Amino acid sequence: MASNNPTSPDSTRRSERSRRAIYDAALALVVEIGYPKTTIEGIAARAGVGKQTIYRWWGSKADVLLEAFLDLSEQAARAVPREREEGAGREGREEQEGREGQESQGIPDTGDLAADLRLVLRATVDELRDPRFEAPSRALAAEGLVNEELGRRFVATLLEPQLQLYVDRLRSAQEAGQVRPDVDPRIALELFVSPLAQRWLQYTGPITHAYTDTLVDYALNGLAPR
Amino acid sequence: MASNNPTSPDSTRRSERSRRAIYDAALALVVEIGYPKTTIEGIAARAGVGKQTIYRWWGSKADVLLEAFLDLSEQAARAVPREREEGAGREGREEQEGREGQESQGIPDTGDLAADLRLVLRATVDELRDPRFEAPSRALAAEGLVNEELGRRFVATLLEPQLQLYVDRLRSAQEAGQVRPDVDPRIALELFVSPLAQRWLQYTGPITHAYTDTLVDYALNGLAPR
Amino acid sequence: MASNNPTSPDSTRRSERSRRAIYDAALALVVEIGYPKTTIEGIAARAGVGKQTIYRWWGSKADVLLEAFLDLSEQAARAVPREREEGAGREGREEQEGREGQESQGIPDTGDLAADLRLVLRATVDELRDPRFEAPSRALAAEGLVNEELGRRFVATLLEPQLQLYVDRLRSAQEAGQVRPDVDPRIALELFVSPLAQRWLQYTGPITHAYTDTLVDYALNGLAPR
Amino acid sequence: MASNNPTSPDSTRRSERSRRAIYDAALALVVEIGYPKTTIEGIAARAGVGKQTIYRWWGSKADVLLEAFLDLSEQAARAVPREREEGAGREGREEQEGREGQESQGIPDTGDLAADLRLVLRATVDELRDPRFEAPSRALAAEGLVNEELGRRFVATLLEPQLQLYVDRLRSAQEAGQVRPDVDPRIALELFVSPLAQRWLQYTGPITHAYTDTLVDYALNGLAPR
DNA sequence: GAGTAAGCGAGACGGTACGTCGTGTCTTATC
DNA sequence: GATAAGACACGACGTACCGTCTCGCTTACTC
Repeated sequence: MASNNPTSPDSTRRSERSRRAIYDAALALVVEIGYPKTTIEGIAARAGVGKQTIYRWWGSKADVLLEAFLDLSEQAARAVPREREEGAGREGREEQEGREGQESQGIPDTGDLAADLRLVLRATVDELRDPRFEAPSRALAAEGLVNEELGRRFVATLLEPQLQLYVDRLRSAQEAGQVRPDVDPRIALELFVSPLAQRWLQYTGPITHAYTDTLVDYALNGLAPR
Repeated sequence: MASNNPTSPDSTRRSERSRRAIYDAALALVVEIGYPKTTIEGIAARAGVGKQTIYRWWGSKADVLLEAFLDLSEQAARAVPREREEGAGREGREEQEGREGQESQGIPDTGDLAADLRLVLRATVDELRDPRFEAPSRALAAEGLVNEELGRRFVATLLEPQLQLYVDRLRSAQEAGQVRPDVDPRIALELFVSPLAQRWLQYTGPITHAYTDTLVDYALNGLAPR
Repeated sequence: MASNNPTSPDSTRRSERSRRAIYDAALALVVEIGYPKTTIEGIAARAGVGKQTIYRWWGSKADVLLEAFLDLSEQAARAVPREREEGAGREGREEQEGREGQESQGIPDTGDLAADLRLVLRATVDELRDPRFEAPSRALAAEGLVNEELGRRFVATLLEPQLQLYVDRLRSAQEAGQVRPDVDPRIALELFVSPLAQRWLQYTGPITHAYTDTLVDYALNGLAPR
Repeated sequence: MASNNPTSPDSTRRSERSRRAIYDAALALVVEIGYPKTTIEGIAARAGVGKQTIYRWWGSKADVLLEAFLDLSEQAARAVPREREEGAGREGREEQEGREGQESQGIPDTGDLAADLRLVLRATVDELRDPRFEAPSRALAAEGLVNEELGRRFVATLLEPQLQLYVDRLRSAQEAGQVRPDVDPRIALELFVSPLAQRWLQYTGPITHAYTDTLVDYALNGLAPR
């Protein structure tokens, strides 16, 4: 994603140790001092790494953070299946899978669309409060607003895969007759996802379980009286 | 909003000329070279103003831009009523008022909620493409994501007043029986406003009149079959 | 000294109060924080005076300080005669007049040139240690090194009048046959005055009564054996 | 002399090129526009160097100038012996060595103290008129008056070595019976050096060969009649 | 198993912008 | 009309990072 320039460095000789240290430093700094005060020099110093090692492999601090956050997400995702296996057979299964990494695990399909959405959105609300997750995503989102190239990459690699899970679930609901057949799932999901995203990103309102429940209700049943 | 610090400067002595020049320079630079490359030194130089004059009255470049954009919006709003009077009596009235400053003018109330919303959202779509408007709002939104204090000010002074117009229109529709009486208008409006906002800000999808029409349909009638 | 510009201000309306306050502030600041950190703004603030009042009457902070110091010297000189009258008739007369302001009072003439010079130089040594005197003179001397116009004014108004006293005393000694008749007193005085000045100004050596006594000896009797 | 701060930079990596360019720029600016108008930014710009490169290695513009001038003196001193060899055997030898760098070359010892001193002081008078030499020394002297630390460094590194040459010559004269055995050479030299220094630095009188000849006469033979 | 070339840590470098301070000019209101 | 107050355009301050560069050092891969 960031290499393969003309005279690109030889990635087979790349130091795994440094890469990990850079990821860790970048994420930690964004959490601790915020994105604007996080500098490449600061990341290098904290990672115990030369600046050039960063410039060799990435093009900007946003690039570094995007990869670092991607890596964090993958780690988290890889961690969940194990939990799921370990926890198999016991009560509260959905609760469990909701809490962390539900995104890449798919949305539960109990046959009751409204219930499934409420569950997933409640889990998302909880997740949005984890600063280890919040600080970097806000930072990347902010950078993306003003830097279209990065913004599109952020959406493509992080956001869209999540949204696809909603598309799948909605399509399944459509087959089950719970959603109008003429509805485009990619648009439909925005009715509940975007309001939550906006409230979170722009502080336009409080984020609670009640709120997301309401969103699901309004979106499924419509604002107009039946 | 930005003065009244301890030992604050005497605002009666303030140079109106400089303030205007700073607003103009800030907006122009954000449009021309982008927010990150816009610097306080650059604004000062372009405005023909000393740096200290900026630091005396504002705390950061985001502060400057927020006020400048606010001022721009007010100017635009003040310009519309005149246009409306001049254009009174002719066809395409709504088109006209939709194009610019429809926000502060209130949402039309023809009795047909769906039609009114479609109209307003189409006008918004058009407006979002004006770079004089787009560049500063993206910049402020981006800054607000990562700087909560500014984010809240951005929302309170720029966003919320716009949203209130939707609240009013939805309440009127409720009274007319076109919206479920148990619906909270402040949440309801997010069903169509937030998706549009997200697509625009985060490049998560194309923005067209067809898209906003669809949003209105889904939101009013719901995703579930009737 | 610094006024009478083209459109010079009307000095009859000048505020005596402000002038005194400016002198006091300038001298105090030079003593307390040093000449380089003394600023016109600082002087104005401390004197409770507008900056323009300083710029109206003086051309630079060196100008202010020069006048302030001149004023201080005159005050000191005016104070001594009174002391002398009060102390008339008692022993230790020379001691007394040596301590302060001996400069403008003339050099004692007891008939013994060597003794008189030793006395006066010892008194000067003592005076050089008073910080109220040292700080401003160093400052003015320093400024004068690098600003010829001010340097010459400094010499003409402050230094040369002092040196003239030595010229007078040496001439008197010449008449008494204690100094070679072919000697130019204006040059001769430099043999003991300049070494002391240089040691003081440039920290090239310690300044003691023994040192000045030695200077007088070497200067009068010569370095070569008799 | 100016490095070895806490967390000092690695002087082995220092750019010789930049150092030379900074010396040249500093000296040139002091000559061209004067010391007070010489700024660190100006030096950096003229040297084609980042400001930080100056701040990394020096603490102030006076520091820079002191080192630059020291370097210039050493260069000059290194240049003279070659000239002397080249010029060996021809007339006007002393004239030659007097003109430049006589200081570090030692004072001639022809056996005639008066003649040797007259020669050296005349050469010094000539040298004091070279603006490449005058501007920086005045500047450093001025700074030293008001900044004791720098003043002492100026004296120790530049002035005192010169004075030591006089001490040596006077001691030799003492051994030859041309100077009173009880005379302290370090003080004695001030009788002719300090007057010249003061006239030069403070514009207290004209500087000519006749003047320095007179100083030598007065100092050696004394003011009192024999 | 020696030679070589790349990545690496470190950090100096030429720059740009920061936010602050002081300059000298100007304007306003007060006396 | 001089004054206290202080806003203003300007320019330098000393600092922080930028992105590039050069220096040994270590670590593979090649011969």
